[in-house]
Amino acid sequence: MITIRDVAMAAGVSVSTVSHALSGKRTISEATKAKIRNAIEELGYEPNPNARALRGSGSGVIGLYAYDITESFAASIIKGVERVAREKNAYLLFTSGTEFDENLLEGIDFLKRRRVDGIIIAYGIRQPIAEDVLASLDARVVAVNTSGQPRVPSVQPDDLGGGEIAAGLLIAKGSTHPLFIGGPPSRVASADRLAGFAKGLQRSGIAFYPERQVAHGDFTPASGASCLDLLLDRCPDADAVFCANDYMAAGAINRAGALGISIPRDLKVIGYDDREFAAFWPIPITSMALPLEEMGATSATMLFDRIEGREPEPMHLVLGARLVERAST
Amino acid sequence: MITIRDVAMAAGVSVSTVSHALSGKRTISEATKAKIRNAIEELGYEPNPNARALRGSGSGVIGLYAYDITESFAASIIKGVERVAREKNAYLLFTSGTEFDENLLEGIDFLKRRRVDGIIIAYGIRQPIAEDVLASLDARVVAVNTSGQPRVPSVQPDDLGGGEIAAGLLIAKGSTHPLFIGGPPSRVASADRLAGFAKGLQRSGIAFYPERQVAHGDFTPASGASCLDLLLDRCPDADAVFCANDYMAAGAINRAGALGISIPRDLKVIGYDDREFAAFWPIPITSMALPLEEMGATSATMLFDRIEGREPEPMHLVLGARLVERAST
DNA sequence: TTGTAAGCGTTATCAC
DNA sequence: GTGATAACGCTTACAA
Repeated sequence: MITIRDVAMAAGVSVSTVSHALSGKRTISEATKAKIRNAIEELGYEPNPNARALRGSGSGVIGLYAYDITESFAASIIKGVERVAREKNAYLLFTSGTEFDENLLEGIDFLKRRRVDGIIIAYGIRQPIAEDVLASLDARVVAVNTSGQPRVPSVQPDDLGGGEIAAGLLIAKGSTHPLFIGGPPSRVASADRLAGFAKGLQRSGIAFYPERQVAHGDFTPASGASCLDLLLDRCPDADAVFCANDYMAAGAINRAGALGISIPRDLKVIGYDDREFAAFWPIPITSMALPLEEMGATSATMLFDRIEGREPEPMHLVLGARLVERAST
Repeated sequence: MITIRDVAMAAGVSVSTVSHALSGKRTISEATKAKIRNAIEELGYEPNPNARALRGSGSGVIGLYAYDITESFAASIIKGVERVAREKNAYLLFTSGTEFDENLLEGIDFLKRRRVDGIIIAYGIRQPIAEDVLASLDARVVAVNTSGQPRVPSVQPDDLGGGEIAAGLLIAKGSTHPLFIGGPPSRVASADRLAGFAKGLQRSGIAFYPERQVAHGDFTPASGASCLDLLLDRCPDADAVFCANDYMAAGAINRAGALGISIPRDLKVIGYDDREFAAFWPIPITSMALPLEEMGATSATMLFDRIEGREPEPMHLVLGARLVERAST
């Protein structure tokens, strides 16, 4: 292993000169700079990050806790995080919740033990940060997919706005009796998407009676199908359905097909999340794409702000969803 | 920051005693052990991993290079790797190819600079390790999803065996005129699946003429559809089709539906990879599930073998695929 | 069974 | 502009 001393020897200067040449923290004559560059090149010197971290000034590693990497959302978020980390020349230490039985506190602790410079917590489903977790977090943490809470900077998708956009599209397509198929009412994303949808309809003066036109499934295709049955029973004159995710939209489309309902002529369907399969479903599904990579990248930027002593501005960022129109509408 | 010295002070012993108590590398009296435990507990001491890494004996971090984390295969492989890493109390430094313009050499270098104890390379699509890469790799590397090459331990899925299983299933279901829709012929996975399929058919004495019964798409749903058209044209009496991946199977099923062909009655369809959507496709798709998590876990085990100075046994592991039967057959 | 002390490779504080 | 040198927190001979 080749060290800074070797470089100093080869260049005929002292270690401190080499160190300073590397960091640029003091003025070095062009001549010595060149000698040092040559020596480094020749020897193939690479500074030892462990020694650097030991001496002080951060380790150049950030920790990422993702609830379930297997969930495709996590992957896209990580991709965004990594992009920014690369720009900052930082490394990404990865941990997933599944390995800690979803015990976030323990996972965070694991990362802290490694002396990471900061931590990004990517929640699998939108939720507030638990009290005990909140208490244990210090300044170098950013949360993704949570609600804006004091102290911890956060990035979240604009589910409310997404719902509104969906409403706008259906209205533009001529719908006057739209339905909504949601996930469990307790799920923030589903609730927000519904709220935005209702708001969008109201603004255009479209009547919307949640007690009749809304049903709640469990985000699975099967529940999308059964909810559609239920709703069509209650509202035979329905002409569109907004589903809180693509799985339920897929199920609803299947069901409609089985019932002989023509899509999009008789029923327009719009999903959410823009899952991969939406693009090539037998009837390709119009959907709302989440700004996942952007969420990851933004959270990383915020984290580096904090690491470098700046306050992220704003502290809580809400990123818009993007409408992807396909055959189902 | 609380150090080993603080613990030593508090416990009234020397630092080396504390160090040895922690590592268990020499016998310490129960009494002092207890004192040390108490001090650690009380002070909340956590050993500094950077100092440890600096002094010697590994950093406790392994690097994982995945071509594209956004590809769902990568996520499952990572999950397997992480499980084993946790058992070994090691950390995972993550890097994806997309951040290095798929320049594997550069990505590997990035990880090496961080002084990781070892590296797992997870290829996105099955391929041999490039010559230049091979040359740059040292002993502490394991490759996933490649072919068995000397020097570098590897883990790969048994695409050949998977093809045979697919043939066996179709035969069991009474097929006598099966078709094959492959990806680009140059793709190892597709070629192996076809070879296994042909082998399985031959063993049961089913006639199979590749020049007529095989078509090559590009792994997309659209190509699955067009290949089916082509093949049905050539073989109107076909009663089954094995597709080299689920995307093409999905496209083929769509197309068959449009042509009024009843699945599975008139045409049995089997895909490969067991993608998420296969389970809830309008006609759920029979598929071959890849042993992804197992591949990840095994590669990690092999890597730790090497790190700890043992030779992995065997050097090249081929893991079987699992048949998942659904409505399409 | 325990303690002393010499590094590991850097950076930063002095001094020149 | 440049050099010594003392830390950083830990492990591990070597002594006792």
